[in-house]
Amino acid sequence: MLNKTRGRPRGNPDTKARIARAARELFLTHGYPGTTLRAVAAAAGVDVALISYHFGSKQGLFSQSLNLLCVDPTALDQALRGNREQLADRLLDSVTGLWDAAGPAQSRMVVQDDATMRALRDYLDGELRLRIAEFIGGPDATRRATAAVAVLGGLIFTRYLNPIRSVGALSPADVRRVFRPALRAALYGRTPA
Amino acid sequence: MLNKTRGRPRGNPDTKARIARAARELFLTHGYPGTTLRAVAAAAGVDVALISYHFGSKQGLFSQSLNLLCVDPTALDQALRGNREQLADRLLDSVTGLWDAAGPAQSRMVVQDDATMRALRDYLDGELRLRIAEFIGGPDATRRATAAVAVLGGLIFTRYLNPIRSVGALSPADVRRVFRPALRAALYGRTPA
DNA sequence: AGTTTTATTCAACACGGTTGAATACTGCGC
DNA sequence: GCGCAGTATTCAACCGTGTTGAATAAAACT
Repeated sequence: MLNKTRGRPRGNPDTKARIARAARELFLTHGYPGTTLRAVAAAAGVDVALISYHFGSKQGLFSQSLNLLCVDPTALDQALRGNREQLADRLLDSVTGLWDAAGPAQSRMVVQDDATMRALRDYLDGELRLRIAEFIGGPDATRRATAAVAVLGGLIFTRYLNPIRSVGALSPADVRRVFRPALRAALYGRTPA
Repeated sequence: MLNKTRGRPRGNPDTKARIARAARELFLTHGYPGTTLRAVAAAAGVDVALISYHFGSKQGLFSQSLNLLCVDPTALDQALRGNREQLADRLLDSVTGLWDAAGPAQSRMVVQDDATMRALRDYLDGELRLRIAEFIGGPDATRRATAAVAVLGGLIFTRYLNPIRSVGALSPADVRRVFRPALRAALYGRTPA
């Protein structure tokens, strides 16, 4: 942006990567609407127009700079292997383990991105639900799996995607404690007295 | 907006209500970011500045024009009055009653924008959670209320906001059946065997 | 009647993302 | 080596956004 002689610079400074890195940082800390292209440009020491040049649009910058992971398949594999008794706890741990590891910042702007939403939806409704149904078995397995997926979706939603304080403030251990009854009820279908 | 002689107009034309009505319509069809204040002003036949004057900010206009609570308030009042035994069912009905009535239009565009998410979050974490906690009482009332709110949030999320097929396809009666165990477990804290 | 309060328009501001032109470097074919 | 297409970069402007201050006219109050 400043005085850096017009035209192409010498050497091969990979500015596109620098922009992406700066953008990632800002998106994570300030969210999508709270991040301005000019701020990204300043952080990368570059003119604003260069962003549009490299990434096309702000949405493009978002998609390309932030390749966000949604679900960790290996954690699920382990969760769906042990005894039925602690299935609920293992499922809860595999959720908190993944998202909490990604840092508390991951959540805010994720909501903006429609592609991410669809990925999450497809995963919940497809693979996760089917595998849970297969694992628990018995009558009404699919119905109970649907309920379980909805509970897990509720956890993800209220803790990470659109975090409400009372849920976001819980420790992973608290998450277990709080969600275990609901998830077990969903999984095993019995209504507690 | 155009030529309508400056200064206060004659009579008592309740323009604030007219603005709110126009805003409601536009917000519902175009979403929050897709609705511009100038468009609202045009639809209401009014100057842009008048909106800031009456509602303070765009967010204020949104909050005040569109009182979208995620739970039907009158239904909630009734739900929080009867016997404890069927509280879960009444809560579920008050959710489906509101959202299913609003039609599938309500959900689509709503998902993207931050303002709606915040409104939803505030409501879930604030009023709803507190009132549920107050109603159920007993030890760990707030913790159980948190769990219950998360389950309801899961229902709203997986059925309306980012609808997954297996949950969206349920009839309201099915919603009861599927979610009752989890919600009751959340409310009463006992883990079913 | 006179003064304050309220409702309204107008004009401008600051800032957002995006675009077109100018410029300087790179990499290629000869 | 030289010329030339392509590419990376800055600059200056555009248009649309939400918001603000001044001007103005009716209403409400004393």
